[in-house]
Amino acid sequence: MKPPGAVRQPLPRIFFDVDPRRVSRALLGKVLMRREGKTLLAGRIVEVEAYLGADDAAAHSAAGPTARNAVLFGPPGHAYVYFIYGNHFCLNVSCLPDGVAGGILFRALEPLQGLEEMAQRRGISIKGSRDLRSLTSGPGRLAEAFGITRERDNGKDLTAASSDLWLADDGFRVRRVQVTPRIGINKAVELPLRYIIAGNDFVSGRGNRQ
DNA sequence: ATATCGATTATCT
DNA sequence: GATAATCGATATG
Repeated sequence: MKPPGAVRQPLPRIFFDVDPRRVSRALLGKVLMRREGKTLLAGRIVEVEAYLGADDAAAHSAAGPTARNAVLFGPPGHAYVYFIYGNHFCLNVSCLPDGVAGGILFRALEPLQGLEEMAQRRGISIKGSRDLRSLTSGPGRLAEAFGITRERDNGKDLTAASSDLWLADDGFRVRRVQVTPRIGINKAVELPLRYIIAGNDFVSGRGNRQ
């Protein structure tokens, strides 16, 4: 694991300029970072879902470009943030070249740094491992813990050195990737496009123990 | 332990 | 007017 300073370097745009399925695998084990003044938030990516541009009825881009999903059709490496169920924000990163839709939904993180700040924003106190899990296990939860909103972050270039929200490689290597159908959708239910770090306790849902 | 349900609003039909 | 890439609370075994 590199020292904290080394993860200031964001993953480059070319990292995201390929098929979402490939980017999904590559993103597992990487770190989502947020800078807020002198506070640094960090969480290891343990669960993501790929949303394809074409041939994927579950993707927000399925019916063509709109004001809401415009980022998915734009250049790779940008944040697509949407508001859902009148309650929650969810974070995605755009993939594939400009003009081609595709994205990845961040579904769960393992909190690494800034846990107190995350707990404060989540409105919980962290005593046991159960509380730790509820910090960032789930797309709405991790967005809240990282203070992600549509107004603040939608369209943000996550590969820019000046960005307060970015993705980094701290040297962690994933042992085994597990692929399953996606969660919480009603269309294209069977497609195996959910990627998790096998055995990781911070994967959302009923756990991932072996 | 699992199951069901209400919250609450931007977006699209 | 219906729906949604969710969450947390409540009910029940």
